Amino acid sequence: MQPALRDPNPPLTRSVEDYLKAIYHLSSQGGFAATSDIAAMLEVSPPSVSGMVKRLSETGLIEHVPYRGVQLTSQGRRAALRMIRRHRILELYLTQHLAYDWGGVHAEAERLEHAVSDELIERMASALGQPQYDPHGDPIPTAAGDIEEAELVALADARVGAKLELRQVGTQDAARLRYFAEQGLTPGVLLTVSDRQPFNGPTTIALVPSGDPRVVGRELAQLLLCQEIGS
Amino acid sequence: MQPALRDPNPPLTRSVEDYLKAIYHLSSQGGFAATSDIAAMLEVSPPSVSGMVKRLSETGLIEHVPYRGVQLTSQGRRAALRMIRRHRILELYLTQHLAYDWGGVHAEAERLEHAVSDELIERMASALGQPQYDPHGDPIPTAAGDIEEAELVALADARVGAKLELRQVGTQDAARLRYFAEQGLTPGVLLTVSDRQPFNGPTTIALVPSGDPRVVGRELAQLLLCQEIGS
DNA sequence: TCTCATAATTAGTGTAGACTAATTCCTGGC
DNA sequence: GCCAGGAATTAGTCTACACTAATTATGAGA
Repeated sequence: MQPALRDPNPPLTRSVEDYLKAIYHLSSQGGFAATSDIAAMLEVSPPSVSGMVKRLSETGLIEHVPYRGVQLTSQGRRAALRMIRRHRILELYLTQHLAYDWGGVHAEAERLEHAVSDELIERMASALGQPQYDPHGDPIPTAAGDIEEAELVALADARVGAKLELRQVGTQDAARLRYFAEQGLTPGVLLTVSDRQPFNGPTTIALVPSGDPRVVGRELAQLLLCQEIGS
Repeated sequence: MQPALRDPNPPLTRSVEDYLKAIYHLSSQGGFAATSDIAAMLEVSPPSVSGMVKRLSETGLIEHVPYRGVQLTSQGRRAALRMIRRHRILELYLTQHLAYDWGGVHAEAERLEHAVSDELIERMASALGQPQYDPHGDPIPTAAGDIEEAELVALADARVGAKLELRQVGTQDAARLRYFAEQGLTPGVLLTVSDRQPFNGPTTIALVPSGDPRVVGRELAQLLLCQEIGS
């Protein structure tokens, strides 16, 4: 018998899945993810990233332009979106059904997303009623791999007078997340922008429908990603 | 700065956790688990087991008597029971809350048990009301690491006339599990032994309280582990 | 256009854990 | 008491993935 050919379609390892997710997030804005940014996001050394990048481009999951950066291929993008779906459904399930708090689910989901089966994810999705957004307001990709690309503005950049729906909170920092929750600033809330101080000053908003005012400093206002409400 | 000493208490790896569980199961009857039995249970080669055994005994999780076998130390036993608690709570949670069927949970729990946090396990245990038995009727160790050691007889060995509670089903084979479920033979049911044919023949039982009869061949009767009911 | 700081890559190691092939130990049967 | 066959172990490889140290490419400013 021959010495067993390598499996042409091995399942992805944990590491590979993490790299793909990181690259997805980093290249969602600009076209390329830089080696050093990937290294920082995953807390590994840049040479480790170079090594993994080589392996991933050999297996066709990413496109590598030396000294420039990497991009996902459509195959890589599919795999990344699958992980993101898993992550977001897990976060939602844990908060809704097991009383996890908004700030504490991330680490748990981060480990589970590599271990759950597709079947379990779909059962959770059913139990949740096929949700479209996770607890942070981020859109959940469909099982087929489609994801809604929302046009979001940071609160810090929204025009005074605009009516907005808070859609995403752009941080995983537990302290900031808790603070936002205390202030009633969770995804889904409606608000209007009532004022902004000059020279990078704070933004004042009014919650809808209560009318309660909130003053949000620039740093935090940049984390609150909102969608403008038509009419 | 010094070249960073090795972490004296590294978290256990997936493999290590699997070996400890296997050794626990294999040594629960006789005192020692044999290399080849561990290899068969984990589907790895005997030399792989030898290698792992060396590492595990160096870290104090097992006791190795060369050419004899291995036993868990109290530290190893604690770690093994922790995994078994995780596994059994996961199986129960998946069947109760996510509509998994009795035969299909094992593989899912097998992967998840390595990824969940202690916190999640305890939340699931709470959601289940601090259960004592898993869907197969196996006792769930406590968080402190205690486990009930039941005195169980295989149905095949029970004396005619005995009144029994079915407590465990000693297989993970999905087809057999499904068959037992169809026959109403699930953990918790009560039954009396009405007859046994000689020469390793089948055992006839009556379900309690319905009185429905069942005839169980020897092979299957050995898998049905029962506890004798007093009085 | 040249230079230099920074980013990226290569070179070389280490560890966990699997494998096959070769060897050694134990024990049951004669 | 010896010996064969099976169980266990050692020897030697391989892969994935991390690391540090050394090297090279890139692009911004003088």
